[in-house]
Amino acid sequence: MSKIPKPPSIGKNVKHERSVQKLSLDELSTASGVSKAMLSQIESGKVNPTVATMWKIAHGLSVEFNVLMKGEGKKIRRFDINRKADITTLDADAAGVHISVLSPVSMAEDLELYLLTFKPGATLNSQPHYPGTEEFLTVLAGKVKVSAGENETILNAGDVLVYQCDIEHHIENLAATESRIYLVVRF
Amino acid sequence: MSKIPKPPSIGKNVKHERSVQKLSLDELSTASGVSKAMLSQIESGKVNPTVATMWKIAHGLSVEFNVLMKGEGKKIRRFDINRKADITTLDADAAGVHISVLSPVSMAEDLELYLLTFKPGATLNSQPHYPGTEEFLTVLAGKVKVSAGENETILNAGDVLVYQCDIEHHIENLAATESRIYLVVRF
DNA sequence: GAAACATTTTTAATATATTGAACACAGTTA
DNA sequence: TAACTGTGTTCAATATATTAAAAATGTTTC
Repeated sequence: MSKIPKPPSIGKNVKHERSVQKLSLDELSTASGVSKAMLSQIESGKVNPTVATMWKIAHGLSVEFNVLMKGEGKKIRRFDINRKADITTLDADAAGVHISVLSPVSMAEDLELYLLTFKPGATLNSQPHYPGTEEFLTVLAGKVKVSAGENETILNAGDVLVYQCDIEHHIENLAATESRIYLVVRF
Repeated sequence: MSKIPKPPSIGKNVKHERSVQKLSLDELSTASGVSKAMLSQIESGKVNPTVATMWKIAHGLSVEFNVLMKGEGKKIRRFDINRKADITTLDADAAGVHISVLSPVSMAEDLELYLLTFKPGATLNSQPHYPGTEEFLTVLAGKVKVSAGENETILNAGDVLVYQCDIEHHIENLAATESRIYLVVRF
């Protein structure tokens, strides 16, 4: 009924990571707590390892679990141009805030790019995003006050702020001129 | 030697996803190809499932594999400020290109942010990055020519380009003035 | 109430993931 | 040559993940 989705070859990934870090099977075995016999069989693709063991291996390699689960990946080499005229823009409910959604629709699902323009005194109130979401905020011009939960700070042009935004957060323009912000949201 | 990293409770995640989609064990069993007995034991945390079975379950639930691997997650809510004065800057070998590394060191490993400034006529040649790497390029000001492999395009202020950079790529400033580029690199 | 059904849990048997030890294969060193 | 490393691979034994079928637990219907 359903076509086979995609079987990942975790063995290749483990072997690659291990060779990059120049570790022997013995070393990785002691570092991860998985027998070197297992490691050998996993790398040669003779077994379907348990998530628990893969977890231990990922820890032993000190890499994210997902790294070892990489599928074949996209073959096509993308080169997508998104012209200024085609970029969707919108004005926040609170007047004085202009938002450009830079991310093309075809883009990766877990990353979004925005360019924000604040008129003097303008404020943007954002509802909590999905849990685990992080925002990377760069002030290109002006001066703004950012608050998320109990945290709050004032940023000038050139400053960068990283914060989790799975909580209500606010951005307020303190400059007498327009403030511009580059915003990267990762889910 | 090494402190326990974090054991994820995948059972909870599977049960949650299944209840959200209002599926019975039988339905998910036929949809995923995993016996309902397995599903029951996985949800009650009595077994350490194989990655292969978890993969099938993820497909049956039509969710990303990672979704079912959600650990307890980071408790601490980050709010890291990186002041302009603290941001590391460097000049490329080719004169006329100034690079600001916006990403704080404490930042996620799979994401990097750069702010590039090109003097008139300046060019930046980049060696291939790690396979699968993608760059999200936003032209803040000026006019540049970007080429990656056989692809090439000219971008003006406000344009956005998404391309894979696991290949040699070049950025050249065509404007008579300085060009500024915001660059997001994801691994 | 019980009969009929849907859903989840447990049971017993099988398949296989995991392990420690033995093995094979290099590259030193003497 | 042999002895001694370090490397990765197979071997038999054990632990356990996985399954089909049965038992248990609701949930509806008459």
